[in-house]
Amino acid sequence: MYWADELAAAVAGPQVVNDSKSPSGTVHVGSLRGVVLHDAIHRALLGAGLPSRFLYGVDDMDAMDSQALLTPDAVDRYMGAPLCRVPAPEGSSAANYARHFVGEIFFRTFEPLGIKPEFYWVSELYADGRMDGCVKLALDRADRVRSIYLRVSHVERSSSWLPIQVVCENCGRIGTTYATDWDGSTVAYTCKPDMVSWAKGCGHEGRMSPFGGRAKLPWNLEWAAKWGLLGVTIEGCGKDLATAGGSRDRSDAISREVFEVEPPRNVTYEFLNIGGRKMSTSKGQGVAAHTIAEVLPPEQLRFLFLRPRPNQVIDFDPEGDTIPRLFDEFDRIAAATAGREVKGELPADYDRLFTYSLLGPSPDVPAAAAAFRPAFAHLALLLQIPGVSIAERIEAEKGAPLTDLEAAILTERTVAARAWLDSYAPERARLVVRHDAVPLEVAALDEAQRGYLAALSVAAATENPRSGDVWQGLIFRVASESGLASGRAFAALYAAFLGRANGPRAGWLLASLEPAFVLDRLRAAAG
RNA sequence: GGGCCGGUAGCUCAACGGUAGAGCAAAUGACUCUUAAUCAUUAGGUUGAGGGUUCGAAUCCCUCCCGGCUCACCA
Repeated sequence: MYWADELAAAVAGPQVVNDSKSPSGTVHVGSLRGVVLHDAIHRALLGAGLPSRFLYGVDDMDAMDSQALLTPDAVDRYMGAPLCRVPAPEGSSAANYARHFVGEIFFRTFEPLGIKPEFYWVSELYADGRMDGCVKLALDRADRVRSIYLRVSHVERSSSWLPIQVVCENCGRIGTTYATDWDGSTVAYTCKPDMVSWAKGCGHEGRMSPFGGRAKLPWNLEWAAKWGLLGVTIEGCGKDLATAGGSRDRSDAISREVFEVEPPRNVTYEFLNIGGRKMSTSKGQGVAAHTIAEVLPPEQLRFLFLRPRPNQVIDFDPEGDTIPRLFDEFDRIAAATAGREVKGELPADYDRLFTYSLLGPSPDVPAAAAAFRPAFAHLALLLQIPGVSIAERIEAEKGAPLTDLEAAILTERTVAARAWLDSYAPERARLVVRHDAVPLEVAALDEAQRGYLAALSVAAATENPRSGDVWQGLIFRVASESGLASGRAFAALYAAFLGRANGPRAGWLLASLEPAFVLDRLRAAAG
């Protein structure tokens, strides 16, 4: 059974699927895996007849900790402040930085994937008092929290430490404050200049109430608090958090022992590596989510994440054959889902995989499966031949007019193929007509092939072919008259014009070039 | 040091207790119209190593070896 369906079959009753993101980091391709995975789980639950909600929380009470996201003059003022209180970048109409982030990142990368969770803002949970109960419980049971940190993670907190981060009343920072002495309604705190390396506290000392948005729980407690508050039953996390004694273990223990709520079912998911190496945001080429999204349309991107089981590493190398193969595999599975016979073995539950790769919530699977999809590599080739009408060619290959859906797929693929040719496509996928000089590869042609090129130049000079199909007919006729196998005739032409052993349909290629150049080149290559 | 994933044909991977398989690459052949195409045929393997469980192990258990990621400060 497909992994998401298996999960859905293992639970009963109404479900709440939750995912969240701190809006301080950039979204790279790897972080899309979590969202796609939660979306698939949500759809699997609905498909199994279970009521399900899909929530997505924005952790906008987190401290701004990335200088790169701020203008230099804002760094001093806002590093360490809650993201919901950092102004949006210049030119943005968003109310604050966190809102800007969601508008920019979420709507651009998640929404095209057909993912539409119910949003909530963690800052609002605090501001409207819904978190107050958990805040009080955490402070009342601070000793228990400390002992969990020690037992689960071997992290020793000072006996004065409290599980709360207050917003400094003087400078507004949250990342720099240290709170002590909970008296049941207020805590004492200091805004320390040296609390963290990335922000400088103002030195203010005071005493304040931690309720109603004036403070936030530390990460592990906040996570656990959200589970209870929102009734979360399923929430996966990346393997960085799921490690033994790590964040997830800590939050699970806090949920059980401090808030007395059973934590949600976990689905640990592996990362996405680029070419066998981890993605490096700092070195970052081809790493940002939008970069990959340019080359992979939404359905193929979902497919990439949904094909392996969650706990398997995905090694995605955008160079080489990876991208065309991904399209081919998708198309093969679409064909199989439509009931057509396909070559090779199919993954288990390929039809479920295909369904979840389509954009939700309830796609027309039979229509999508039956749709005609031009092979990606073939399309990329056609795109490089001047004067070819893509739509006409593809329609001719299908043998019937394209439906609206098919036309949309073609447009989407055309855009992706262009982006691929501009970025990741290997040299052998790129066609360059060698206008300046006869390619070196011509030297490898034999006498028969040279003779063929000469004969073709003579025939072309007298018959003056203009259109692709007339050229194509001539190419075959002269080959036949010369007693040369057509495959070798084509190889000679590709060598003469492209310096390659193969290429696009030669007739159309020659028809797209200057007639005088074609004749010159045929003669020159014939020797 | 802890955790997770992986090691199967030249390459990418499938099979997850029941005769080791596919795609690509390779070799050979076919082709007068999709040429990164299609079709046919061939070759290619002590499933990282060693033990154990089983009628039967790539698959389950144990011990190693190798590779990758990740955690141990913060979120």
